[in-house]
Amino acid sequence: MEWEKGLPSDEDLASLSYSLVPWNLAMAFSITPEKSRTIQDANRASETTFSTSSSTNLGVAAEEEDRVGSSSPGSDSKKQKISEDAAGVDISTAEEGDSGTEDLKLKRARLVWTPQLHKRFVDVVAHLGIKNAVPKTIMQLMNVEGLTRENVASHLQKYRLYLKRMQGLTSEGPSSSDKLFSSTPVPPQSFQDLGSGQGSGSAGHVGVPSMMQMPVYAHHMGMQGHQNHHRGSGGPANPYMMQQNKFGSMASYPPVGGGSANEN
DNA sequence: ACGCTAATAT
DNA sequence: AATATTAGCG
Repeated sequence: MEWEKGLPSDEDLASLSYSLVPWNLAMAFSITPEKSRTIQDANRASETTFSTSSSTNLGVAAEEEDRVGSSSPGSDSKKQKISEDAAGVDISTAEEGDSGTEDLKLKRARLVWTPQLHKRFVDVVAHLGIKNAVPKTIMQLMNVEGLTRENVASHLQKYRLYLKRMQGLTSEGPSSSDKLFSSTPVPPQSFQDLGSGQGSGSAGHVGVPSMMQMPVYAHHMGMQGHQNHHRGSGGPANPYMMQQNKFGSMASYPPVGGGSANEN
């Protein structure tokens, strides 16, 4: 449709995955290829189209209460034409209460797993192999600012369930749900060691079920997301930088060093 | 402290 | 429906 053209092509996004330098190795040489990407890298892929919840909004959804009288109709103010905004991003840590935008420590807004973010996740998981793909490590390697171990753990849990549920139905199309997941190629080794209790008969081995690649992008047509206000005072809890990752042939991307998006 | 699963909460 | 949080265990 319309919005699709604003998005990076599949290949564009795909390029990121391959050719990772053995992380520990990279570390040994103290190469610091990239700064942590903000959750935004992902989101702002499409802007030429909508400004509603997804475009301008970075990956995070803030809880908002727009109780402004009852003038809901005005929703047409902006249409297309939105193109800047780039820098105005903010992860809008849920405000409320007092000091609002305090740094770390306040509850972060719910993380939104955009296709890009998810892809990064999958890439990392794939490169780690089933053994090392644990929340902490994944989180570190993804190097996404503000991403917490819990975020990853939660997503990982779902992801695993998804993979598990996929097996045995080698020829089934993904249910309309699982959009996010079904949109990503299955890392060859992701499973193989999963619970497997399910198999009726053929529990022997796993043959990567090649699932279809639906165009899938999570759009909620519902008008739900709202725009962000900005707190005039202090900036949100994290430094933002957004950048469209344009690595045509980068050789590695591990975080390492300066980054420090999250700590404990 | 971490990780995992299942259940439950928001 | 998507995420987060918690419980209970290894």
